[in-house]
This record gives sequence, structure tokens and C-alpha cells, in this order.
Amino acid sequence: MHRTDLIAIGELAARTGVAVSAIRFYEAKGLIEALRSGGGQRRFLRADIRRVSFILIAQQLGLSLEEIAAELAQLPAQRTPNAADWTRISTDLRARIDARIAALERTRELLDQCIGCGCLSLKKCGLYNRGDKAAQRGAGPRYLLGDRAGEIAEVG
Amino acid sequence: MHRTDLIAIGELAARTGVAVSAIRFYEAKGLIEALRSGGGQRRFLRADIRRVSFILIAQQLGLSLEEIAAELAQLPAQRTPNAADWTRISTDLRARIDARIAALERTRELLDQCIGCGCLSLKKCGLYNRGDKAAQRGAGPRYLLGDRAGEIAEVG
DNA sequence: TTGCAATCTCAAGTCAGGTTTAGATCAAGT
DNA sequence: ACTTGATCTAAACCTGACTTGAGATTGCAA
Repeated sequence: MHRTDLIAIGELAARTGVAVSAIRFYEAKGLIEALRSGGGQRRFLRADIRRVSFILIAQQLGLSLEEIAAELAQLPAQRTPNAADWTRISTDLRARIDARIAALERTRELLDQCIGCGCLSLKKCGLYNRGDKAAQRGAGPRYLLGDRAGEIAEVG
Repeated sequence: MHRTDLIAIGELAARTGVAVSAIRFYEAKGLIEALRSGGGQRRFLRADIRRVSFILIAQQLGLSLEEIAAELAQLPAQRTPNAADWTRISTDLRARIDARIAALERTRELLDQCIGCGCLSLKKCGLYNRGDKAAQRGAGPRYLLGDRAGEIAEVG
């Protein structure tokens, strides 16, 4: 159990469901690292399956690759991460899930008020006065939420 | 109250917190429509403030502009949407929020199991066997979730 | 040892969701 | 009438997250 602990990129891809090209991309972005075979092919540790899985979960929570890289940076660089290491950073993830759920529940409550009054006027019901950063994924309108919130969207 | 019911693009932008360029972009994508002044400038109805607000809320829930366009298409084209119209499509949104929350709660539960056993092995805990489409925003790994789920990410 | 799939690198392409730029025109206050 | 800010169009550019393509090399298997 030394040679066989190393897997090729194709196997890592198959094990995680991520495309080979995506794995190379993640490596380029510093989210994972690879050893090299004599001929220059990437060789991953089995532990990297876990690492890639983490990336996938974090992405579903709306983290950018950069943010995910920051989380992963908390793992030990020298040794293979153990259960305690993973528990620590998975707990971070759990907190994010909690925050996300709380934000959605707030949105739901406010939307219910809006449905109730049929207004959707947003100033009255305050649907935007929230600063829900987690939801601020991708491009999207740049200066909604935060900076200008509170002086926004008054119908009439 | 006939002329004054029309607002310029700058005012719509100011009222919603969305950039003028984004409003033009939404129009190009068919999410909103504009009348034109004699000189060719866009003129919006006050009701469009509500429409843009809806776009913003829906975006926060992870809907793509295309999906949002589909929702908005349910509004009456002829007359200005009334409270009942908005209530109907806001209710759709509420259902999506509920689904999203439920999905996150499932993820949280599964992650807790993973933290518990320190595994993150995903096959055992089934963190991916979910088909959480709502989370599938942006680019992301194409063939995770759905198609190949269930045969994914077994550590070891 | 030959053959073919898997890998490699590097550059370019894709898609969503906008923003920026340029040069021209409109509209409103004085 | 004049000026100045708001708007117009079209096209180019941007970021994030990958994918695709081309041409060369590697590695396992028969």
C-alpha cells in the first residue's frame, strides 16, 4: 500500500463525477495538488477524492472556487488530512448551511407578507433590507443589497 | 395620471437599485418591455418597478434569467398585472423557497452524519443522491447530480 | 512490441449575466 | 436658444467556471 494509493486523473474523475478537465482546472486554481508519474502524468492520493467531494458540496452552497480554496487551505499541507481535520472544516460548511437556511426563511416570511398585501413593493415589506451575501452568487446586479439597501424599490 | 405614469429608464434603475445597463439587458432578454418616447427613449410603467423587483428576488433564489422570464410570462400581457396576478406568481416563488430550504436541510443532515463519522465518503452517506437542481447554478461540474448520481464518490 | 486508450500542454471557445465605451441624440431648466 | 445631463445603439469587454481542440506522449495489455 504505497504505489496503489496513487490514482490517475481519470479515476479521480470517475470517483467524483467531475470531468477530467475540471480536475485539471481545480489544480490550476490551487484547490488540489498532484504528484507526477515518471512520464509526467498526474497522480493523486485517494484522499483527494474527499477533497474534490468537498469542493462539490461547497459549490452547492454557493461558494466560489476562491472561497473554497480558502477553506481547503485550512487542511494540513504536510500530512494527509485526518478525520479531525475534515470535521473542522465541514463544521464551517454546516454553519454556512444554517445561515443560508435562515436567510431563506427570512425571505419566505417577507414574501408571505408581500403575497398577503399583493404589494411586492419592497420598501414596505423590506424584502431587500437584508444583505444576504450568500445569495449574491455569480454576476447579478452589482449594487443591490448592502450599499444602497433601504432606499430601494418604492412603488408609486 | 397618464403621462406621469411613465418613467424613464434612469428612474426605474434608481427605484430598483439595478443598473441602467442591466435594465436594457433585461429588456433584450425579454424579461421586461418598454414603450418609447417621441425621441426614441424608453418609457416604463410604474408597474415595471414591481416586475424588476420580482426579477431580483427570483435571482436570489437561484433562478436563471431564462427561468424568470418563464415565470413572468404568466403575467397578463394586455393589462397591467393586478394584485391577484402577482399573488399567483409569488406563490410559485414561495414553493421554490420551500423546496430550496428542504434541500438544504437534507444536505445539512447528511453532512452531520459525515462529520460524525469523519468520512465525507459520500457514497455511504449519500450526500449526492439528491438531484438538487436549484443548487445547480452557473457553470459548475456538468454531470454531477442526476444522471450519474448514485454511482459517485466512493472513497477507498 | 505493438497498439490504443488515457494523459499531457497550451490556447482558444463557451455561457451567463452584465458592464464599458464611443459617438450620436434627446429633454429639460435657465 | 443653449447647455448639460440622460439616453440611445452597437459592439466590445469582463469574470467565473469550465470545455474543446490540436498535436504530442505515456502506459498498460495482449
